[in-house]
Amino acid sequence: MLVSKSITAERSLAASPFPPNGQSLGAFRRALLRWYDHHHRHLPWRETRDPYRIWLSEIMLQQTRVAAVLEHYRIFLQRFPNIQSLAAASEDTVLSAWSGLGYYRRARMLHRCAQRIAKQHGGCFPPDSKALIALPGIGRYTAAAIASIAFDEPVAVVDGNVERVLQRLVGKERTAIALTTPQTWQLAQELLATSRPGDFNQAMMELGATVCVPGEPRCAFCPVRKWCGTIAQENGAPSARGMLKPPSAPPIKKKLWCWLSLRNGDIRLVQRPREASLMPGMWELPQSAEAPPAWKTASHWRTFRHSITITNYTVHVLRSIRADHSAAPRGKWIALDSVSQLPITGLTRKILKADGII
DNA sequence: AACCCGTGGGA
DNA sequence: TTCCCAAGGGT
Repeated sequence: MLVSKSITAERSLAASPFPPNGQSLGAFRRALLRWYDHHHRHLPWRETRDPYRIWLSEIMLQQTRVAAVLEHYRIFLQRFPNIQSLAAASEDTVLSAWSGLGYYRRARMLHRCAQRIAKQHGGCFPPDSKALIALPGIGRYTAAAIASIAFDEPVAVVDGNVERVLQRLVGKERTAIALTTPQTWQLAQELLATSRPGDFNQAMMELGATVCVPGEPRCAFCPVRKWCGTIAQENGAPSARGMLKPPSAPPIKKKLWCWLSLRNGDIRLVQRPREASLMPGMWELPQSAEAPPAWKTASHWRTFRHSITITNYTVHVLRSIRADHSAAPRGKWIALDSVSQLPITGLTRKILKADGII
């Protein structure tokens, strides 16, 4: 989520009534819903009203792109088809299904949430946003999303997409320093089509994801451009429509060497410290920040690029019987059969997949 | 309130 | 290649 800067947002959202010039709010809702009905992407979580599946998609989609979620979503549901199976699973198993998605605390909270629902709610999701927000990993956005999509509760969502769409509709300030203020939520709630709250919320997000995108919006395809304050005031000058962004920190570049050691159907893995802030308790290949002696000739297998938060790694994987593995940190020999049940880091998963091990 | 948490893909 | 991230939540 973007950084909050309430003064700016209050001014920009409160000063201008919507819709402008006495246009019909109902017409705005109809135009957006009609566009959504015809142009929305067909995604697995839009083919169901099952709150379990809606919930899972919302958690996976937090700060994560649709493309990255699709495969994990399918496999996760295969392994944990309902709230009971998820609640009964071990945390390690749940994390193993989450491997590669990042933000692993989401998976731990997802698991805890499932156990809470199984124990305290008879295995059924509480069907309103007030109760949902009390559950682990469910904040205001996610509670409103589940309640509106799965239970038709007329409550609006505000995520990064909605934030941007509202900003442009109101058309006062262009800033990416913005914004989840009470005024934003209030405006979203005023716009909400209470007849179809789930579809309306998804339509706002879909508009932000596919048309009213960051950078250069595709205004020619926008179903609500005649309600848009930005396109009106800018007189169609495309370059001025972009959102300003706060400066980002320059990436840190690091090199890493890790050992792919195989022996009799076992692989050597190391568990990260339980108290680590980054990916605590997860398993990975033995690694070193220092180049082992003569690694190029001895055992170099492949080089990977991998980024974690703001650090870009160049990873040299050593994989050879002749490799000198004595320089590697000690690990534990794990049966290859059981690796799929183990919570492994995204980098380790990527390397093992490249080798066909998993 | 500001900061932290992962990743792969598109421009 | 480099830069931008993407359907937030917890602390």
